[in-house]
Amino acid sequence: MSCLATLKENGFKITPQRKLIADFFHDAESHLTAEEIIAHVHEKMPGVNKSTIYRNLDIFEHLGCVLKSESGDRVIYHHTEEGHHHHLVCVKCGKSMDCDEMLFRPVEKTLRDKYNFRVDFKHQVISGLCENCYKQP
Amino acid sequence: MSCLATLKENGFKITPQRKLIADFFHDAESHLTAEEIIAHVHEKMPGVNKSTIYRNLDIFEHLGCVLKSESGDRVIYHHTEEGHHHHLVCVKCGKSMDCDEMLFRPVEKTLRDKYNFRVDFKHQVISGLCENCYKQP
DNA sequence: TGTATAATTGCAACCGGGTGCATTTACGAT
DNA sequence: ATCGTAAATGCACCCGGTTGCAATTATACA
Repeated sequence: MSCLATLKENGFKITPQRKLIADFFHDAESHLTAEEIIAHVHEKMPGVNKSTIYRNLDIFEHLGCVLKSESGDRVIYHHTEEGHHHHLVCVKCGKSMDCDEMLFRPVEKTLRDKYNFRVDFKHQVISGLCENCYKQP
Repeated sequence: MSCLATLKENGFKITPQRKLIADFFHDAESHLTAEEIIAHVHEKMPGVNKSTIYRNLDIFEHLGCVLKSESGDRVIYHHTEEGHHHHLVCVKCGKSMDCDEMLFRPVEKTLRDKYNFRVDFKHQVISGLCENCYKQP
């Protein structure tokens, strides 16, 4: 369902700023960084305040339209229609690829069984080395 | 080996600010947050600038005396002599416990085999629910 | 012990992200 | 079409962490 429809359903108003953000997520093939979103909005509508953008990203997140993942200094936003998965980001070349959401199931099980600790790993951003960068020292 | 000795060996100067930080790590039983370190230094020597502290934490990290782990907004510093392990932090009560460093081995193997992606999970800070908080809704 | 000098500190400013509050705006009722 | 009002925006400022630069200080050497 469209992000804008979800906003309306939940009693939020449709503003031009929100339209810009929602459209950008619908057009995006993959995840977006806060920087990219702010740049896009400013391009189409200069003068929009960053706090407006961050507040609306939070709203979209709470409505379940968008997912926010963070790892260290990386923050990534996702349109939820993309499905669930983790992100492998190469620390050398910056290339990013998606990976199966089941990846951490064995770890979750170990933590539950051995440590009585419950974790649900979702949209993890994992930093490492891709094949090319690993080969080339 | 002492952090101060390591500093000296690598051509760094021994300053009172560095002594305070190093001593605090030696006395600490477990990991420390930036907040705790800054508070301790200010208590013993008011007026020390935060940038001095952050810069020195970076130096200790690069010299291998201290390890920095982050996950989202949590940042944790460790004296390396403590040994290696991950941290389970309860999002409800804030309680923190250590867990075995082998935890992510199966994930590392999967990433290497299926995705040709190399990761070395070290000192991860894992947010979840401890037993008590899980039982009490 | 005194001095030269490179490293270190403190400062002030910056960065991404977040918040309280006054002004503006979307939109349901009329 | 107008209006009233609650919600959204822009603004100004806060926060933890980082950086460039001028002033200070630890240390090697005389």
